[in-house]
Amino acid sequence: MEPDFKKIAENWQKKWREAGIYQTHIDPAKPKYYVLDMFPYPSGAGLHVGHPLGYIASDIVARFKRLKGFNVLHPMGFDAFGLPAEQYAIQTGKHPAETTETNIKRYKEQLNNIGFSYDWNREVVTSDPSYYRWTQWIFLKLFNAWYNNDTQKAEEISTLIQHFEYSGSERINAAGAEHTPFSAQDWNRWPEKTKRDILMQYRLAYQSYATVNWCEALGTVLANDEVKDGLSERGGHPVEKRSMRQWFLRITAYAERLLNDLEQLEWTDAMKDMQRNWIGRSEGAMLRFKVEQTQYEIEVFTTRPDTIFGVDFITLAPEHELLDKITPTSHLDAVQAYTSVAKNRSERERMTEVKKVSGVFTGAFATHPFTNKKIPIWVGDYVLAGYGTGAVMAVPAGDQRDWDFATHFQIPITPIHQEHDSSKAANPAKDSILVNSNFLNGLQGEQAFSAAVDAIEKTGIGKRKVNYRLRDAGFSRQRYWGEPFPVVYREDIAYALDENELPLELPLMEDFKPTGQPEGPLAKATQWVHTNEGVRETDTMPGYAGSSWYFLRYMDANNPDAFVSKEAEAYWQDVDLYIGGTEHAVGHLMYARFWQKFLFDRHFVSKSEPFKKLINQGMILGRSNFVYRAVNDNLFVSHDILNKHPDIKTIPLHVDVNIVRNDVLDIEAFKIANNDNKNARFLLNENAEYVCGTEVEKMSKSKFNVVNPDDIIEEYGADTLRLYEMFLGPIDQPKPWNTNGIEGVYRFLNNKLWRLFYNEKGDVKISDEPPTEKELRILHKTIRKIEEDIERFSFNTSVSTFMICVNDLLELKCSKKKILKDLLIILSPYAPHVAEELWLLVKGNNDKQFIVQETFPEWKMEYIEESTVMYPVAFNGKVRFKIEVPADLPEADIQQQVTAHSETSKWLNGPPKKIIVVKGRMVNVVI
RNA sequence: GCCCAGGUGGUGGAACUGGUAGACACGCAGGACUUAAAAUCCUGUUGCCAUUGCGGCAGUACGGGUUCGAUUCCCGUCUUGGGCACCA
Repeated sequence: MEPDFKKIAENWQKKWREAGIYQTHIDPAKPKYYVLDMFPYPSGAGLHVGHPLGYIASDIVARFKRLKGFNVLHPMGFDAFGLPAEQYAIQTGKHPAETTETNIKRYKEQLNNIGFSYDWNREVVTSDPSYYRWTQWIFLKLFNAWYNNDTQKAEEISTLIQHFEYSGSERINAAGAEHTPFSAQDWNRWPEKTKRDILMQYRLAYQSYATVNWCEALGTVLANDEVKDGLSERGGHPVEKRSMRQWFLRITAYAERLLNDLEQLEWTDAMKDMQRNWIGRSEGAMLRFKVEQTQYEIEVFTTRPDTIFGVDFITLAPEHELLDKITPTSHLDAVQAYTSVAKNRSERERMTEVKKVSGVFTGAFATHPFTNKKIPIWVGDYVLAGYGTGAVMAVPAGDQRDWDFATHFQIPITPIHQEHDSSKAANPAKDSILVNSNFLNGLQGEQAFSAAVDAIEKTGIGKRKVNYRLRDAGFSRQRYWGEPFPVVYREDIAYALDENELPLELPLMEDFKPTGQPEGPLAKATQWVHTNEGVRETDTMPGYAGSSWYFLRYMDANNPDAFVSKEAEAYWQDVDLYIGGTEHAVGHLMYARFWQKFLFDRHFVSKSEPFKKLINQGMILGRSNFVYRAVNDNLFVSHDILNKHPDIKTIPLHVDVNIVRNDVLDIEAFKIANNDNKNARFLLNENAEYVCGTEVEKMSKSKFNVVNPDDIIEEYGADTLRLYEMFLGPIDQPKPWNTNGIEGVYRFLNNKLWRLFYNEKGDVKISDEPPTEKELRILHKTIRKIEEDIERFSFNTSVSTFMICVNDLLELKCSKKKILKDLLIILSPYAPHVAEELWLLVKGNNDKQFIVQETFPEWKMEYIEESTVMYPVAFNGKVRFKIEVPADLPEADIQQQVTAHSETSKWLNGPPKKIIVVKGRMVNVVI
């Protein structure tokens, strides 16, 4: 009798839903555990078989922790704002609100088919006004905050205003601002506009002019990570640089804390490294070079102040603001010709021409601060405007890029390292002994570095400085489908809306296509834009706005009075386990940490890090199948006999993996699939089969290798899918999806496990007999192994363990209730539907209604321990035979037994040098 | 170029702190049941040599090293995947 997994799953999913058993409430009597998945972006394509991998793993942990007595928060929601939805909407002509709703419905259905234990009462959708109201609220908090470097904390903007009113800008150590100092009198006298402009330089959400990635075709500005090789990631349209007024978030204020706090996180080193590289902290010095015959000074950042005496020239970025001011008229034409070309070069060109040296002499000279030597000032595009000060002190003897530049333009190089030939290449090693370096002569490494910085600080030409690669986060998008900014302009000054005016709802627009102008589609909603209060902001927030705090909203998803209640936040605190892909390593995960830290500073949350433990599921790749069609003929040759027909020239073509089984083509299905194939002829192998070729590629429609979880569930059931996805291999490794192996898992459930409960006739065969020692040992070893495996997220080995356990019990013909009950409980996180169904057969009166409400059984050492141990006996590391001895036999006795063993003499010429006994493991005889 | 993670049978993978390499599956081969097929069950399945049995040798990308013992630790090389890349 075969179980109907589909019916079983539907039945239990319905019962769970009706009983509401996955609804979570605050329970101070229980320890909390928060398991979170990176919520999906509901695209029109639906889920493929790769998406649920992480969800299944997290669901297993959630169910396991519940059985272990934890109060588990395991929610799900949707990241519904963003460009793809808008693009999709434009393509289909449907409103994004509508397509988003449809897609979410589809996603929820697919997710529910797999039997996840989500508390859907806590669902969040980032595009829902009841949610983004609080995204806007956090924005207002950021807008009305500044970062105090002295206290290393964000503070309410009012404390800054107060300070200005009493002391002016004196003694303010804040992130960001660059303005001339002013007094309290100045401040109090200034008009509103001036004050607001000054404050804007301090706010954590602020406006500034900056070059952005403007994409003409999409009619919008793109984030750096949305641009690949100078083209838009989506659509591959050209991207150019443009200066626009933008909203920014001052994430750089948190650079040091974002870096340091990585240490306390249980993330993979790869993940932490990516974040470290992104933050890009470097220690060095900021110093100023006087420009001859002008009042200007050029500021440079260097990580190698020790090479200061090797400065042979200075290079400015083409965008450097002093360029026009310091260039003498004699050189102006040449410089301007160069900068206009360099600036207009696209990002793509700059990338591909990395090796090409270009630049021009400005005709100006700077003065070396220590030697008063004349230093020529050049402009070159190897210097980036966005990093440091956009100017470098070029030391060709120590830096390869400077060396390349110097060599190309035949600028003389000052050698500064002992025993190093500067005419061949630069020497970037820090531990070289310095020469030609005045007071640094003979020094090296750290010593030289500090001596140089000390001298720089003493002479007042510069100071020690830590620099970061991290940029402030662009927060403006010229798009329709995003959160509107709760901001109005009066006389071009940005004013925040009052908190009680939130949410500021996105107006319903028929025409939300990009305007093709730098302003967003919202500009077309003229009634909405022009209000009595002022003119609304027409930019919207980027996709990561909503995802930067959604994990907090789950704690108290339906609260109309706060983004999360104090009580809920105090109980759930942070995410214990977060599972998601590495693609969010430096985007989402960085922003979310930043927001959490800000909210922490302002005492809205109690933890400064949101995600304690992070697991990255590896990407599931597609396994494509190919058929080989003869050129100019409708003849297809089986892959395994291709080499027997060298005369037939064939081309490989992708074939839908859903009509291929174990790499054998379903010929009938192939003929129906496509009109061209109707009259196809085949050259089959000796088994009269058509064998397909294979290749591992990304899963995509165009490669016909997409497998839909719904199809797997239809054929094998939800539990088979869950088990098989886990069985595929370690959760964190990328791997190809290959449906070939699924039969084994399916057989395990519908045949082997089932046979423990039912005989061939379909009658229940469970007995009440007491279990034997052997049976208890099998059970308890399994319990221990499953528990260990889940704790270390080794789900694939768990599945094997279940198989071994069931195989062993079948061998013993054990269908004893005492054993089966515990087996079902520990299996239930992996295969919840089947476990519930079989639970009905063994459930007693005192047991819980649902198996998922039961308690995880405790394994007992007394059942696992064996009275005897089988020792493999090795000679010089090669195992030759085995002996069985009592478990508590002393080492000396084991050695004695080995020596006395009849086999031993076979491998020995004389007495052994040594006999090593590894207790409980093995014996090694050293000859 | 730099940083990180990998490389184990025909395939996915196991071996947790150095202790029986290849668990568990897939596939394949042979057998049982069947008129036949499917399903199911049983046996075998790293390679080479020996097969009358006992078996023997090699083997975890490659070359070295440490150790009684190395897939595991160290050094070098090759290679796959991911990230970063004129970051001063």
